[in-house]
Amino acid sequence: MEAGRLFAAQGYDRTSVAEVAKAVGTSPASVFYYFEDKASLFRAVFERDLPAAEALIARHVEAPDPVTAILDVLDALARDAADPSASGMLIELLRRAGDDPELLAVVGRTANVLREGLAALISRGITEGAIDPDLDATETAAWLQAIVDATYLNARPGHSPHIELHRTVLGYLNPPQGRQEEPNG
Amino acid sequence: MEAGRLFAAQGYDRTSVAEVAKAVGTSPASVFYYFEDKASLFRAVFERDLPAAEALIARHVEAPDPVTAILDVLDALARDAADPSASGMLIELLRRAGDDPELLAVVGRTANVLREGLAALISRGITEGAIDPDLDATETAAWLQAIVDATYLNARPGHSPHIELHRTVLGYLNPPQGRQEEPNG
DNA sequence: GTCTATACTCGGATAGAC
DNA sequence: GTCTATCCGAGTATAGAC
Repeated sequence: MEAGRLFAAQGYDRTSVAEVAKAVGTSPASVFYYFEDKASLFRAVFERDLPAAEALIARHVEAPDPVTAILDVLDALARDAADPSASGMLIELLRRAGDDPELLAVVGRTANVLREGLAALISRGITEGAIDPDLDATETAAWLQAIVDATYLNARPGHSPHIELHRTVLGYLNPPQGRQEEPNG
Repeated sequence: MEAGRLFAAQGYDRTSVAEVAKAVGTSPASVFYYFEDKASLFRAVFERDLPAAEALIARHVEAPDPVTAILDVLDALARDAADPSASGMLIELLRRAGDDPELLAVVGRTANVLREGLAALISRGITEGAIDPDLDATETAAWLQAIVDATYLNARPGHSPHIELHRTVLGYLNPPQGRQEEPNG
């Protein structure tokens, strides 16, 4: 999707359909033949995220160690955070989601899949004694998603967010004394 | 600043100068008499943030307990995070900063003041043994700022991020075993 | 200093030929 | 299905009266 790069680099409003058409080697009219309007062209960029999110969760939900699985999922979500244009895309997404209810629904579905998957892993971590039982699984999952967003905001070329991300997540999930070796009596 | 509310609610591009003029009870021409162009009108909203940031840091930099001071500063910065329009404003800011170098400079100065203030508190916390000495003060300060920004992006009306924020920061800063009572031999 | 009126540009979307 | 040509609205910024 070439349009995605342009939207990320320049923003939605400052990227004309003519520009996108040119980048793809066609005319504006042809773009409007395939997409109802400019908004739906933008949405298309995010529609591929849902199956990717489902696959990601499916790949980790049965992992032996839930905490490791959580870190792996978050790493995957933060993978693009080193790319500064990915940060631009996140911002455009947040911005457009307020104006385009259909876009909100699209990204909402993806976010729900991720949140529920993470929440399931958190619940299991609590059961196994590796995660503080005082935490609410769903609320915590939402917070971890926000932390991933923070890695995008902190994006600097060449700087990998993995270290901060891991330390942050482990520090947040761990039971008070950092103790995690006693499932139950 | 009435313009700020409109920019926050609708975004920069979707807010016309005519709209701002109407809200203030004047004409577009008068707005352009006081502001060079639309971009400088937007910048004006953020110019007041620098003195506020300086005052905030000055108020806490000498506090007896650096970790408490850090939490207080971050709480102040995250105070508006429950207000969805503040979230909109941050998004517009991030978005516009990429297009307007002068705006980038304006907010850069404010961010630097905050980062340096936080870094000073972190350094002191390390010296006093309350914060993990393996952390780099400046990098950590930048990361904490990113986490605060993330609380804005994740804003839900009525939900204050204080609890998550505190737990996250304490979990991140604490020395490995949660031990913090031995400054040095 | 503030207004009305408007010049000018740009971009989304469409018409209609091929 | 893809093109060229174009309509149309919107919005920044300015001219010039008062």
